[in-house]
Amino acid sequence: MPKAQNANAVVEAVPKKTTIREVARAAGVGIGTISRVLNASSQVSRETRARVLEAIRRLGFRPNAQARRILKRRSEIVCFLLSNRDFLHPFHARILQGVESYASTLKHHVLFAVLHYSPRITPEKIDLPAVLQEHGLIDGIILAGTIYPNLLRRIESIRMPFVAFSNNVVGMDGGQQYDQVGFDDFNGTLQATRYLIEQGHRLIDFAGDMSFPWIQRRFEGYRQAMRENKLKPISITIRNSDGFVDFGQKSARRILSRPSRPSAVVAGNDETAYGLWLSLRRQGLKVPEEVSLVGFDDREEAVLMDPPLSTVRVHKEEIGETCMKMLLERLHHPQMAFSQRILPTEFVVRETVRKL
Amino acid sequence: MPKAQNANAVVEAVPKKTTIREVARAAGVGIGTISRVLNASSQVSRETRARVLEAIRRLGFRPNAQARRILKRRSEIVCFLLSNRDFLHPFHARILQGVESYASTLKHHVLFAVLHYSPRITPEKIDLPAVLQEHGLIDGIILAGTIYPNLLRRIESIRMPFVAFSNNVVGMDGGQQYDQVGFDDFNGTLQATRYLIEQGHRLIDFAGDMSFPWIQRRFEGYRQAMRENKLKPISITIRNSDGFVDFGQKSARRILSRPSRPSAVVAGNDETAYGLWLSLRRQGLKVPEEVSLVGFDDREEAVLMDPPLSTVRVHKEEIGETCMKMLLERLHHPQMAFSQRILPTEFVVRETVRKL
DNA sequence: CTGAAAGCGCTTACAG
DNA sequence: CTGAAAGCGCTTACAG
Repeated sequence: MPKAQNANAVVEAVPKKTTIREVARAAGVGIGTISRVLNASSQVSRETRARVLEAIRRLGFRPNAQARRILKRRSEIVCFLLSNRDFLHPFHARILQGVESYASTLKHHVLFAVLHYSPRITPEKIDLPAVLQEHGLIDGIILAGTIYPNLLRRIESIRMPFVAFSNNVVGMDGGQQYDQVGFDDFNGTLQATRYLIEQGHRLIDFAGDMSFPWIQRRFEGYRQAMRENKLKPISITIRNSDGFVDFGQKSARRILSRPSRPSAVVAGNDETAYGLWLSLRRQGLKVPEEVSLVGFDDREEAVLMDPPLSTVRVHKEEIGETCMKMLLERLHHPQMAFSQRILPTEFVVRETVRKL
Repeated sequence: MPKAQNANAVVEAVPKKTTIREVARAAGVGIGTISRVLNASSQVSRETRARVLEAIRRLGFRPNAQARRILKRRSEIVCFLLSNRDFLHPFHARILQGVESYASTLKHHVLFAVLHYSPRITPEKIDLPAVLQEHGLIDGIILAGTIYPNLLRRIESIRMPFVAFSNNVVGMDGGQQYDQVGFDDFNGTLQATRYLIEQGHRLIDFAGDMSFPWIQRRFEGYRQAMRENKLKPISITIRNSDGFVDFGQKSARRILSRPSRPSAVVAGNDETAYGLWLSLRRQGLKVPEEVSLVGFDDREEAVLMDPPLSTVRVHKEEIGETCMKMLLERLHHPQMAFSQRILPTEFVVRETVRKL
């Protein structure tokens, strides 16, 4: 195709190779001046600037970002580190989006990295992604996914500023010193359960896998609501469930095998709620006519369920945004005291709760 | 907390500040030697290397990645650009994971960027993310999301190597010259439909929003299977649907309003299949007893449906991996002819098809 | 306002 | 094997 060849030949010098020195020569000025117009520096005469701009355009020059960064002592790149998730769960995907969205408004960039590690090995044994082993490429880290104490130790050891999305932190004693952003598990179920009670429910079970600390916190919210209304909290325990959906399905069977059936169930999360719903439906029990149901997380699928699931909404993008914001503060004020932000959740009424 | 203060004071020099020159002085060698042991260069005596390593360890030195990259003329960072998706759809999230996973095995990094643009503006008007405007930070681009011709033009204009995930390319005439990776829409529905026919189905409808070219291709696969069996292809047309799920729901109503009901429906994707399933169930029609159903994409939810959805599996991680692989080839062989890879899909039999 | 020079933190021939 | 020097592509005081 000689035509395509010609088209290529017409093209101006490949930008990659044009350097600031060539532009300087073409414009008949020093390299410092080029740099000054590039950085919109104050003092450059109108005509010099015009001449430089023209040369830049003509040569298709784009400054080398790495070279600038090394002088700036800051890369304006942060690493979003997703740990121990087999695939990018929609929940975390949206946090990532939130991070990126806020970062880009500030001309910052987000590097995506993944880490798989065992909670049981010593911190030094954790093999961090290459980007965290070098220095200069990224300014800081946003830690998402499931976070065990050994990972936290490991990250601290590389002395890189970081902010953790803390809801999935497992096995910490609470007195931790690091920047963190989370959402309010406790108040989420507290609100949801209060709503059920307002609707006239009295026999309300909680179904959630409490081996996860965040589910445990949700249980506490449920328990609080029950207690303040002098109701008896009942938690369904399932051993050996295969994931949250399965936990829900097994919970439904457990409920049905009991003599007295609850009029409502608070699920530890939407997946468990889905499992409950599936299994109840199979046994011929209608939601909400015979059993009311609320979830937690407000995943995309919640609104698609039939009927749409009443659940606790978590603002995922806002979490990401807040993480990024906090990391930036940390970068600008390294000595600042550690802070923790708990973002509010919101109970969303849809159609899985019946008024008694 | 004087204790914490002390703990901090004990800490060795902050790595950020340690430079190769200080290490050289500490080890009593030239900076070139430090660089050589850093790069595992051949000729450094055992004892010199040991001394250097010790100094590096003692000072907590980590080389500045930016400085290395500028010399290497390659950043080993690629940009995953997600265009026109409001949130990171699980499908694309898994492609991203595939990209990252393959990249990390080769010590490459992935920068995540998002772009929103109108298909109708001219290419020059598309405001690319900052990372694509500079040069030197990334080596190339993996283009995902919905890709219209103007975006393709725009990307070409910045003369940065790229590979496109091509299934969501819209409005191209086919004769495009760029590297692309896709999966086989046509053969996916071809197989799915053949399977239905093998199971004894004769009246099979297709329900999918053909304003999307990829759904159109899936329709063609369905049509091919129908034709080779002398069956009449019937496509359900819905105007003004509000998303794929809604399209499915409206399709179900359409089907039920007709005198002769199909025994099976091929859906344009899993979401449409879900909509069909929801609506059929509400009308009291059981899947698969009264209507068989197949989807496309094999989203996470497909296996959770009740009964689990028979659908066409797409290997998302493999798509990402292949994109990354192809981009790397392009980087190493800039003059290489453009290539296109179509990855096979796979029909997964679950429980939504009844044998007639 | 602008040029020449020094410098960022590295790598890599060039000598020895 | 190793040091001293030149150089990557920029930015930024320092003079004038």
